[in-house]
Amino acid sequence: MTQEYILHPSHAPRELHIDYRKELNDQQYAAVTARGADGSLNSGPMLVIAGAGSGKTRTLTYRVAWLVEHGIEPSRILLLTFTNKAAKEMLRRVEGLLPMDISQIWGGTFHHIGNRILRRNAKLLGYGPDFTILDREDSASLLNDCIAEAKIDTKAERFPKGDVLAEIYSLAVNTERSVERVLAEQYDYFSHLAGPIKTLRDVYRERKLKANAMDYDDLLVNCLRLFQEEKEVGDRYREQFLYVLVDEYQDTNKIQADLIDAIAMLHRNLMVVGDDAQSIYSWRGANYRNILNFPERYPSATVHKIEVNYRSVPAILNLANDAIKANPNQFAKNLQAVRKGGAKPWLIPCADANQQSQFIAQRVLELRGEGVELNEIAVLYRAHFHAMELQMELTRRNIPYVITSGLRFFEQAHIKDTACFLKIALNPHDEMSFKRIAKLMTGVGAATADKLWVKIHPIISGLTGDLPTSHPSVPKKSAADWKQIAKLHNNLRDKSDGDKHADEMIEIVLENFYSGYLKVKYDNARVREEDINQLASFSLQFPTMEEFLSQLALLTNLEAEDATLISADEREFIRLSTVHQAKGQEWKAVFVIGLCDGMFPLGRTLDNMEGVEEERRLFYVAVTRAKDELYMTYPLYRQMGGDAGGFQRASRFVVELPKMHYQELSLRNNAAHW
DNA sequence: AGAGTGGGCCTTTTT
DNA sequence: GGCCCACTCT
Repeated sequence: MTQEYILHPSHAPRELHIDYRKELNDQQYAAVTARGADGSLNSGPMLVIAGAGSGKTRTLTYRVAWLVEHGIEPSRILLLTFTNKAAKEMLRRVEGLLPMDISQIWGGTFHHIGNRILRRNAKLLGYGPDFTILDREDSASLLNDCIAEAKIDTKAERFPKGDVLAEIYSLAVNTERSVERVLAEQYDYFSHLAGPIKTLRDVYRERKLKANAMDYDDLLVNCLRLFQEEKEVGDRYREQFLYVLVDEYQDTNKIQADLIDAIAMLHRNLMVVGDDAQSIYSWRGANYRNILNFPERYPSATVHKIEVNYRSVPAILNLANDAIKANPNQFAKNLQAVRKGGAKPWLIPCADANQQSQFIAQRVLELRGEGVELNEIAVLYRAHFHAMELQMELTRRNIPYVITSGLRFFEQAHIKDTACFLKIALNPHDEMSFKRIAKLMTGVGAATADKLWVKIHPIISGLTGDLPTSHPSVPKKSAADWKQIAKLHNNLRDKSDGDKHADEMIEIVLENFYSGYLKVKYDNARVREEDINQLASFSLQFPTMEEFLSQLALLTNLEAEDATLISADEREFIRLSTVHQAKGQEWKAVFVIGLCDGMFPLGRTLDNMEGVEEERRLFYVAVTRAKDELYMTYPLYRQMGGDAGGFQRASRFVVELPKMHYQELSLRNNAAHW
């Protein structure tokens, strides 16, 4: 491999701003300051196995700072993270460490980086630079259109719906398997439909291209295509990214791993950081073998282990260490606690979900009394509906809580409606947005929306892009709505006063149509209008329309929440969250609830060993979120239809724990206290 | 062709 | 509780 690109002559030693030796432990220091065998900054491939609470973020942050301090241009560093929040947080911390400007560092999720690269090069793939991003709902509904168009008789034989198809295609993309294989391995009951399912995929692809739209997976696929097929562009980025750092590597899937390899293959300064014990996204195609086999894929890789835990008291950490032991495939590690003291975790069998809820509510109040802030308390569970009873109990007792919910802020109907007005103004080929808006008109459903698109599309993709205020294809009943919408659309596109900013456009949408629509349609119109105003102010932070709209599609709920909700109300609250969404976070007191077989591990994950192992990793993630106190609870009885109801057994993950790790609390005997 | 209503179904995790 | 579907009315 030629190294003639490498531009960092060894500088004469100079004053560093950070005392790395002092601020890092030995293991972190070794990873942060790693150099190549020749002593140069070309460290080559590195695998950093960082256990829970071991300062993984700190290590990455300092590594970036170290590189910059040693003369690496920020623009030549690529930092890939699982969420944008993580990227932002790390860059913010680097900024705090160094006096220089590091805004040129490329940081974000795979989808974001893909998006960023594609915006500049989409033309090579037949897309315009202002392509629309389809979220999962958009993809599913476009697929439903394709099914309808293909005239598949969905009644004669049960044919998968758009959302299921989207899932199948997505798995195929993310794991780089053929549709047939995905069907055979995960959807065998649809195997006989492989033919039409594959045909539909082609139709779907064409429709996306025509609409100048990419779904989530396209952001990865097309980016990879760019690197593999467009040598010139690929080489430019390969050349640019002298250092590639990847966070949460255990959760990457095949296509992401390939993308990383494709980007880093020139300079090979690839540092991947992760913890195989915390790989919990296999259902999304993640493959923890990416991290396990990294040393084989990169034989020259150096391996660093970071095993000092700063987060949890020893009793919690010991429990966690033993909890994960039953998994056969993992890097051996032994996390060591820095902290001292602390209480043993509790195991609390409860009569049923109501008693479980009462216990938690009660204990939360006591913790509050002991001076633990509500913000330092979290309740974690396997699936959202496990927390239903708890939500009711907390509400009854006026204990404030927030849920990192399944529904994202940006997925709510009124937010998406508003965004569609902006999208169609920007991308006149955006069929999905047009139809969504059309269906807002009274008297227009799917059929009429289809018809309108056929008639109207040539007009808006024409020279001016303006809409006539009346049109023969518009039903009489909808004429008034149409007039408003047409004027509104033309107004949004009007550039006589210069380009409009997103917030300005949102205001126009509200004032000229949508506010009125909300009032008629929803009983909580005011709340929704307020949401849309929030959206407008949120848009202010983005310099361009494309960036704002991309963010809407790509932000996770956690990030959305930070951006919009927290500022609204600074109150204290406990956090209710799935284990998945709790990843990377920590609280003083953590309750893990619903720990019976069938809930956690969740029933249908148990058909195979891999499934059980992933559930165990999930349990490991859950317990390692706790700093000081850990409560594990489960109901002995569940009232439910079907075979999941009735008397419950404690989770196998609890049963397999040596008893020395916890103290069992019987609620009956302690009723007076708890 | 659309909108509104009632009954039966099912509840994982998400960029 | 929420979603989907079938049914009925306009």
